[in-house]
Amino acid sequence: MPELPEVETVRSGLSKLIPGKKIQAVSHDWPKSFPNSAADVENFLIGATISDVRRRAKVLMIDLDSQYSLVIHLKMTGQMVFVGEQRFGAGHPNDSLVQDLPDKSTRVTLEFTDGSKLFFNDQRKFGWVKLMPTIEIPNIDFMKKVGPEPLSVEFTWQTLRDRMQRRKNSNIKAVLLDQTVLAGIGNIYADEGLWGAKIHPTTLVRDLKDAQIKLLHQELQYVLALAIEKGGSSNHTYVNAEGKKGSYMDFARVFRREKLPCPRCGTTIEKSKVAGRGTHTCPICQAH
DNA sequence: CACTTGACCTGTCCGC
DNA sequence: TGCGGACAGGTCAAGT
Repeated sequence: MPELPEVETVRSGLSKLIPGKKIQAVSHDWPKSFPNSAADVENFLIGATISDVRRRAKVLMIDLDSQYSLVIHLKMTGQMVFVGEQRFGAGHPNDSLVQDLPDKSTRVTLEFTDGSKLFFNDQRKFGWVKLMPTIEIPNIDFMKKVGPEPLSVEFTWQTLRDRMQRRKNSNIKAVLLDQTVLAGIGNIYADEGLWGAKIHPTTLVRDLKDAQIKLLHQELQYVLALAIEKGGSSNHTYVNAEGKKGSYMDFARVFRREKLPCPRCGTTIEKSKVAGRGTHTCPICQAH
């Protein structure tokens, strides 16, 4: 899925496109993707106007003037794509989208009163769009437990060090992926940040020196900010709110670069499995 | 509690 | 060409 930079790219795109739009109709084809009662939909979604688009960790929130919000998790393959202009068909020079919508991955369609539409697409059906009172969002278990935003001013290297201590017997990669330690890191930016800090993903947290944690903190902020600037990373499933791909993968140093040279030392990058996830490392730069 | 593994889904790729 | 298995940017419920 989209990690923090991808979700932030979607948020910023949507925030320019949908506030002020009034919802006229909604359709959905998979209950787990849209687990909301017909009564709530009728009373708090249909006829409501979008007031704001926010993000916390990897969660998107579309606030409505009904005091309800759509809380959205894209998980592995979710997309939020807005279609507002006349369609010419994917691939047509006048069409910016890379896909025709809706398609077989479309789970939820919101139709606005001006005829524009917002599609929630999700090939693997792990993601969801939940309608709930805006004021209840902070009470969701995930929101109560999730760690600090890594690009916030209060996220210092000491904060990272202290929050990781609870999991000092785990490997650093598993801990970076733990959303209760810090928010928003996933498989791509864990690998990229660890390469930047020259730390092997299987290193136990208890063995990390302060200098390494300080560098890791700096590298995580660097890759996340760079990725946001580049519009996120794209595989075949990720697109932004306008249906366009991000370009961070052009800048990736290790992620999905197995068998290619390390940009720092030229050694062939290896792929292994750490914390149950495909993991990319330079065996020299990130030696134990 | 901390930690690991499997489950949730569909689609694609790779080896036989 | 078909088939089986591994794998894909996440999280949660179980198990030890």
